[in-house]
Amino acid sequence: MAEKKIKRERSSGTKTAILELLKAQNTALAHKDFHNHFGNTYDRVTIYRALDRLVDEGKLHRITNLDGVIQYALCKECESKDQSQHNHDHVHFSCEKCKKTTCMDSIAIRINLPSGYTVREQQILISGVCPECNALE
Amino acid sequence: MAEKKIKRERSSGTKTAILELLKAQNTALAHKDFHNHFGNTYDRVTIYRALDRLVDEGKLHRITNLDGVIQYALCKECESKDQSQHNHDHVHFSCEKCKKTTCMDSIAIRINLPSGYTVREQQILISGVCPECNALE
DNA sequence: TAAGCCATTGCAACAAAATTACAAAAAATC
DNA sequence: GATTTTTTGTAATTTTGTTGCAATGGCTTA
Repeated sequence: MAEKKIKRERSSGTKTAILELLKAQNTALAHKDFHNHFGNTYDRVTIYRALDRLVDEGKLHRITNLDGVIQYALCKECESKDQSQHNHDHVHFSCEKCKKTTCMDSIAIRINLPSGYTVREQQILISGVCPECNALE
Repeated sequence: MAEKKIKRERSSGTKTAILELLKAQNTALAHKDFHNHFGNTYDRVTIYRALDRLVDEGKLHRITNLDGVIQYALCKECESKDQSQHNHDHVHFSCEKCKKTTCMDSIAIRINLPSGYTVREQQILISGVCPECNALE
């Protein structure tokens, strides 16, 4: 049985930089994006690790894009202290043109599976063209 | 506008081997799985390319797992000649324990987005524990 | 059936993305 | 301020995916 290692949460430059960048943009970002932004300030490996920790701490959630690139988005509903409330049933949208991935918090769906299945996590990703890019045509 | 290159479809050892392995197992498989199975018979690169072609030909579809690993599954409803019928609205399930990813063809959902959005592709992935693994407890 | 076209394959080289180990620096606690 | 534990940087390594090129082989057509 894999025991979850309890780590004390600690502030760090990398983590705050990541969170602030995500608050400034309002799209999900990939490791590469963070690396481009402050690759001179923080090491690649450091960014990987900080992202992992932020996910563990429940501050970020992962979105896996269709091409397999993992992006990180702020948890909003997740601010709630109650971890049992913590879920990511909302839909994610990924625009083919501007490449931005966003959380559609207003659209949350819970899919029911036949009995026998235990559901732990669900991810709905829709790709297409976002309203902004559609308007540019 | 990027014109789709028309390639004539042709039979090949790699492609038939891939399709047969997928029919034998009934789970989706990743490049690594194929490589493990017949890595001595077919080159790594050849497998990559054969998988791409099978997707182009509409015989396989891609499933992106939560960890970013892309898996390939047989298209069933897709046997239909009518390409406009070709869709992958069904739900995918990925088991945390046995690591198998399966298509749940019986559960198909079409999510509607607010006007302004163009939907091109949708992927629903649920991870948890499958009935077989749950029964083993 | 032979000729020719073009998809497929293997190999080698390359590029990109992710992981690990270890030692040094920084935060939090006492 | 000293101790503890997390965080960080560096370097090395592994894994994953891509590209170019020459050779092979499936398919069509003459």
